[in-house]
Amino acid sequence: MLRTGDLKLMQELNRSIILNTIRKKGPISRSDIAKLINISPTTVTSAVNELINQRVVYEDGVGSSSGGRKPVLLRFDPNSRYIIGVSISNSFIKISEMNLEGAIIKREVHSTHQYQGNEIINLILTIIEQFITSKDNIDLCEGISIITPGIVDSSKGILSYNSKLKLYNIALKQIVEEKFNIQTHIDNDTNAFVQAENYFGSFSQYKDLLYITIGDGVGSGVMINGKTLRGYKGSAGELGHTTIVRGGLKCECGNEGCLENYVNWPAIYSKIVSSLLTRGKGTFIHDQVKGDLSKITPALFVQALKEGDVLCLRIMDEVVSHLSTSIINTIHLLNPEVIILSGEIIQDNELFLGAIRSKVAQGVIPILKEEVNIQPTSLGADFEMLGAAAVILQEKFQFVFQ
Amino acid sequence: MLRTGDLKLMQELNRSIILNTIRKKGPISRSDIAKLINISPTTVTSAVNELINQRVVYEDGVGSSSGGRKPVLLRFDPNSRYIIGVSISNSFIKISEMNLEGAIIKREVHSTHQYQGNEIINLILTIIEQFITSKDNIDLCEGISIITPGIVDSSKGILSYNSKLKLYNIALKQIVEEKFNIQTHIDNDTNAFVQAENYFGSFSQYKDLLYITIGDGVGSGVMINGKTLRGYKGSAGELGHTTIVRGGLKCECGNEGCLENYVNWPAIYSKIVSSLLTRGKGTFIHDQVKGDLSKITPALFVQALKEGDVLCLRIMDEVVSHLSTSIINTIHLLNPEVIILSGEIIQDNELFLGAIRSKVAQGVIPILKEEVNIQPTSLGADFEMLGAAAVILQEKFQFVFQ
DNA sequence: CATACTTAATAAAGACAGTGGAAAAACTAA
DNA sequence: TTAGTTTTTCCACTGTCTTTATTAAGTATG
Repeated sequence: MLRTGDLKLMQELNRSIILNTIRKKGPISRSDIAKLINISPTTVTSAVNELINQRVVYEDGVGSSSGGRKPVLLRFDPNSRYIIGVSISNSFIKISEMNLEGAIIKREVHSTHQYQGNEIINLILTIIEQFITSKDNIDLCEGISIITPGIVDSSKGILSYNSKLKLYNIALKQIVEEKFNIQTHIDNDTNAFVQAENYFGSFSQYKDLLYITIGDGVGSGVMINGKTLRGYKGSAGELGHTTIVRGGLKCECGNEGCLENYVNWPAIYSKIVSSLLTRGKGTFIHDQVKGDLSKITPALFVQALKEGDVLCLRIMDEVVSHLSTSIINTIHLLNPEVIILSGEIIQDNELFLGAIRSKVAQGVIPILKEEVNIQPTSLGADFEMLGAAAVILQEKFQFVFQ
Repeated sequence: MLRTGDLKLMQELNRSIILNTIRKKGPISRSDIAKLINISPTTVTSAVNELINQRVVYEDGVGSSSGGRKPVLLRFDPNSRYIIGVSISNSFIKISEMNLEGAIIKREVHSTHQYQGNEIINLILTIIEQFITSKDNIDLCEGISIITPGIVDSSKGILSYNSKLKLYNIALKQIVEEKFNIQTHIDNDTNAFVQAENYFGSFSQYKDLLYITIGDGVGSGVMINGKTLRGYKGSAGELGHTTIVRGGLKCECGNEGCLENYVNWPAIYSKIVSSLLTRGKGTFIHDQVKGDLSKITPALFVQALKEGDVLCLRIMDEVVSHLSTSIINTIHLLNPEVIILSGEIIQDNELFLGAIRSKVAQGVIPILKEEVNIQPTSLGADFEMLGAAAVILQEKFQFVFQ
């Protein structure tokens, strides 16, 4: 139900704004906060006192004077509390303790042992239990954040659908919360990644983002007006299952000509293999592989492109052509401020980015041409953990009314 | 900039909630409002006093007693103020005075005289001037709302792009506000229609809507989380210019295989014509047209479908096939709660709706099949004016913090 | 180095919106 | 007529923000 206004709401709102100001603009003085957000210095003082009491903010020296008393500088303390992030993928369960800036304090990686269904759930619970039993400061845990591929209804905390792990309609949030008595959040992985790009990455100035990751499939996350788009039942963002070829390949999702069937590593891999078999003698990739197909990796593909391997360049053009169709469609439908690409074949691959940029620019409505902004991911190797952290921190630090 | 919390914000918020409660739930007593929104009766009394002072709410008799004092019933007064709506299309400029429920009090329709560019702007200004000069209660005007096809940056009040009328980067909001000194809002027409479906129509319980209108082109509007999606520069919602046929027809937008080229009335019309020329003897539509091509109208097309005309049925199937590709893509990307179709060929056309529903159900990810909800527009003939009203009323009655 | 001027932070007083309890108003039921 | 109920309002109170000092801690300058 709608929240009505009372003094408590007022205070919560102001404290949240002040804390976020310190977090984003710190080190900053009380006086500067007051000027910046246009609030009385008195209010800042009392709010900061409370935040210091909660150990989430601390005083850190003084700034330089501009003709009067030196300002006391305030900083956000990212180590005042911690988060537990859990990333479930098809082969691994990663778990880590992070501070409030997403810095990893402790981490573990476990195999899924190809478990499925209930076994996976039990495995997750065991892993979490072992991870936290040693901790004596469990009261400082801000929450557990679990991310997974598939369809997740994050508001209800239900993992609705993950076909690879055979998980259907699991009330995972409830299960974890009841077992460990720690606030838990569950979300789709790509939704988490787009949040992380916005929260931790170099895209914090944008509010409308499209994130596309290319791996075994094509995943995507959409942020609109600063909020991750979840759709009616939490299944928004399935760009990989939008049709780009009418009457095209039948997809296991039931649809036809889905982007995912044309743009993913297995598709690229098999194109390379079949090209190598039919021709390609003398090309860079042919010389590198020397008949050992296991040497064909995304990294080698990227390297081949850099070496000007015509065979791989041709394959890249096909991929670019398909992907750009989807990107253009999404621009026309949503017009995001930035489109972020990730995945091994995009990693360190300016050639691919340049090709996508020019292909998209060709097809987009002319008035939008100047605005198209396609960038590689700004998250590093720990993007999964950053994703988990981002969804929980976003929730903690973003004051919401409804 | 972010708004901080003070007593004024608190009061504004509560008054807005109370007014909306009366508007939506009225007639309702002060006491029931207090219970419904969980606020103290005292606060309701003082807020209602102010709203009655502003004439936006009035007392309307008493309700029945449930064992004590009879409640005084409060109603929203839709006639306390009025709105001026202006709809600009390729051939007509419609202007009307509406009350706060979108009921039309006075209306005019003007031809655009095929004017373009500056001439159109001057014509609009003249039409508005003549429409309001006679009014002596201009202080009761809540605002002017202008809607138009094309790309509109509604936050800046700029009409960025309307190729048919040759309007580019017109600061229309500013122009109108400076001339008439009345708060003015400008928005894209389909964005306004989706708002109207949500505000006036039968889709008020939904917060994620996709609106598609089929006419000379394909227009669309997207509402996410109760807010119209405008995109970075106000050009979101161009579903008509998303590719559904790779390597398909070159579109004037620069893209290829755009939905709009396969699904619109001119395309259907020319298919009917060419079918009639090659075959079709003895079919319903052939007998009705009798060689007079001007008799081929959307209404006749719909009638022919009802009569089981095989020629038209085949054309419908093609249209349905193309349209459903786009709808499936949008469901997978955005997963709206409801998809609303409008346009003459959808009007009173259950056959078409049924065909779309079953085609979409076939292609959509199985887990979403049950959730797909495709409905015809709930707005009547005055949808343009309702659209104009909706955008301005939404702004007035929806309390926003940022 | 004393004095005047700045700037930062805090304290005290004041303003004001919402709350809770009491009272008034208006009704029902017996 | 009386007791009980429901609606509405009045009034004192609470609590948060703001304004207006006040204190603290600096700089600039003759």
